Amino acid sequence: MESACTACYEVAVDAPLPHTLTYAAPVEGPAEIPAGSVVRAPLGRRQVTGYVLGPAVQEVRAFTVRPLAEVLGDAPFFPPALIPFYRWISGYYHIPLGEVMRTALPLAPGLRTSRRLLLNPGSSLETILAACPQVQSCSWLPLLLEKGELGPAAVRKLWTNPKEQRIALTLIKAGLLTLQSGLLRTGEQAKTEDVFQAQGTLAELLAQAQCQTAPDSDRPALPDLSSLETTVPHLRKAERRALELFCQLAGDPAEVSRAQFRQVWPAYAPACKSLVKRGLLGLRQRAVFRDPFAGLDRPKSAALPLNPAQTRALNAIRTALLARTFAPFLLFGVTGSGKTEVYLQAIALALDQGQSALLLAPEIALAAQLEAVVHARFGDQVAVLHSGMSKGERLDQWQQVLHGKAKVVLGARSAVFAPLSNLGLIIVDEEHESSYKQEEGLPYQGRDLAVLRAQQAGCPVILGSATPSLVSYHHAMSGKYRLLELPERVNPHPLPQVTLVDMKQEGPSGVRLFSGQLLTAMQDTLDQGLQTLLFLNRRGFASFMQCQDCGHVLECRHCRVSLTLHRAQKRLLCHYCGFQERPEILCPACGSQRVQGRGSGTERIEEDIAAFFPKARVARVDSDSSQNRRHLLALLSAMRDREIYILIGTQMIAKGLHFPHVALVGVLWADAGLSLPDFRAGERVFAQLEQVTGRAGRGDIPGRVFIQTSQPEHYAIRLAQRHDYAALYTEERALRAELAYPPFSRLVNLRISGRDASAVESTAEAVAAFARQEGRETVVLGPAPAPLVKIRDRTRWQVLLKSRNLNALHSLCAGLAAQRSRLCPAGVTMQLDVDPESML
DNA sequence: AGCACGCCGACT
DNA sequence: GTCGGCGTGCTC
Repeated sequence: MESACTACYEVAVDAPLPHTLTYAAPVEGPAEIPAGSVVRAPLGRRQVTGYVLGPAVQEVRAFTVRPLAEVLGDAPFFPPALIPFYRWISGYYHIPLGEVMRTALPLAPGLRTSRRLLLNPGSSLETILAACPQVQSCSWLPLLLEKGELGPAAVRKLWTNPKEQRIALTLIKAGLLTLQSGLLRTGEQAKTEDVFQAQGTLAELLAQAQCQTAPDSDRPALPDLSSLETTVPHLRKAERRALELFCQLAGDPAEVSRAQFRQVWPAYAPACKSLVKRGLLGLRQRAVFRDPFAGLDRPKSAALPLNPAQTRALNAIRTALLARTFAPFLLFGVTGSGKTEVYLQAIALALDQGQSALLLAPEIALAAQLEAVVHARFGDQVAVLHSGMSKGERLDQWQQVLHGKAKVVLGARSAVFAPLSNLGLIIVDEEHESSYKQEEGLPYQGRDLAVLRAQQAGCPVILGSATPSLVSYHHAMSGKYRLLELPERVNPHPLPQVTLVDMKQEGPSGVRLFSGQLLTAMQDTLDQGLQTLLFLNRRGFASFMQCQDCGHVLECRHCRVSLTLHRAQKRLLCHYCGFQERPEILCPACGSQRVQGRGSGTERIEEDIAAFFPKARVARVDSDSSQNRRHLLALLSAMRDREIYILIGTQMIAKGLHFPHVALVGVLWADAGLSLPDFRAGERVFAQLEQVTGRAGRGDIPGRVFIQTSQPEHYAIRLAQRHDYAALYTEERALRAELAYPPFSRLVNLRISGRDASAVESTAEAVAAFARQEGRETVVLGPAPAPLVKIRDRTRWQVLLKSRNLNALHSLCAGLAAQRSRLCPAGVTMQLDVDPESML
């Protein structure tokens, strides 16, 4: 069966292997497999998903080439042009190529190994107990006996417990059970629907009618059904009605779905059935394109006139676009300066060139807002890709893009992998947002990958922001990126006046959350019938629970994190693992009953504000209150309609929302982010304050902003008051240069974690020692426990690598990845976080 | 990652 | 003597 290959393929398999593998074509099936195909490949004694990269390079081989098991799907699933992109990511982030591709192609018609455990005929409780008495303690035994098998989910759970796994294997060896290593296809199939199509005489009649146009409309004439009677006699009344409806509803091709029929005639089914029998109608399955814009009749919007700065920016982009070369731009424009219009017109230019365009937004909520605008401009050329959609919808959109039917893709960071060909332009909106960085799984930076993709595609890329990331702005200053500035707001409303309130002078910290100044301003605003927004980046009622007698702070049982009191839900909640506990709890340290909530969150603020302003309508928006999307939308529209006067929320409400009657914005605790152990804290706080500030005075009313802080002298807060990005850059740049942080160096964070705290610690020490020994021109910081040292019962340590020499850093990382199994004992994992954004 | 192979300690 | 712990190494 296994033979020297005639046609061999290079395949990346979904396993952590350092190299790609070579396979022959399947024994049965197509002789030639195009690059971009997804396959099932044998690997050892199991089968895994594989991605066909192309023909294998012929060489002398020391291994037997095995044939692929199956080609999945009937066409390539990813564009081969993206293979160098995947390879680069694999090399840069030190992730096996197969895993990169699994991340890039989450909807591929893949498979996950799944197992069923079957009870063999003749096995009984007695024989099982005789073979392995310990099985009595297994909770799955009754289910197995009752149903005769355990399904994939139950087996997966069983397999996580080594003892139970051992018991199951014993029973298998004894011949009482069978492990069916079946494969479960998890790839979503495109949704289909039944459609009726014209056949026989009806098809002929319709075809004739298509040629004639009805006198007073542009629709084709309806065929004369009476002539049917000659070939198909004795049409019943219902059948005649069904035919008439069919002719009216049918378009080109002549097809009508069950849903269409049902809409106009709920009892259509029997008549259609008999017409199928008579051979006038045929029934087939048609793929449904789930239109995310369905039901929205958005008028197409025309391009708006541009101001001089916008025109300059667009001209620069046009030149690069026409040259069809890689050109990175940083579009630096204050809030309201019209960046979006520049994006839209740049996209239109790319489309005019017959090219496609990719537009990335930092998160789903912002993508949804852009979606409305982009769809209004480009209609059904737009595809949307983000994780907020159902798998089926995303697969539909993927296919539309893959087959070139959609030429504009809008999405969150994972859309950087969209299968666009002939890419003419990439845009990254709000490029400074940290949500472009994926922290879980493959930790990639979507913005950086967008720049790389543009480089490989040979097209311009626009990074847009009102508060660019320091690194991007640095590149603009050094000439690596070209800076395009939009210094003026489109509507001539000045940026709001910002007042800093020193909370150190407002009484002991932690006692007061509202300064007198802010309360007075809120009262003024209410008196004028205008609205106030209050920001606090802390959910819940109390941020921690403390014993009044011994000072002990309650912690989550699974994380080294304090529990937050959520009073409405009557729960103590862990924000990191979701663990819940009842609030009526005795101090675990001393048994005291006097455990009290300390530190106010948004929920508490809402209550306090309602007490301060009993007549004003107050509402709160955070991830607790807005789990129900309808509720969130209702709140936002109530805000727009001025039914709510004071809105309290986390950063969530600072992004992209436009409320023209907000005259006052209050930031309750601006320095909250400054205490984080993060060298980017300064630029983050500045960006957040700028964004929040931009919510005030968007209509004709001049806005006011109060920033409450106990560090009014901190440069990020001081400069946010003046909206002075240039000064922030100068200040921050000097700090980074001094400490050799990015952009003056590159970082890799080695994250070591596991359930056994001491094994994690010793591994971290071994890893750090290895890095110190092997690293050239690299500073090794640590090992140190992570700031959040335990999450979900896993202890976390880290070792930070810092180097000015990218090559040296990467060869060290390659060494670490190669030695991973030697450095990490069982149960301890090491993740390489290249260019880390969060070191928590 | 899985999965097999192989080498040592504590049980019938 | 075997069972079962997990370190080591391979997968086209």
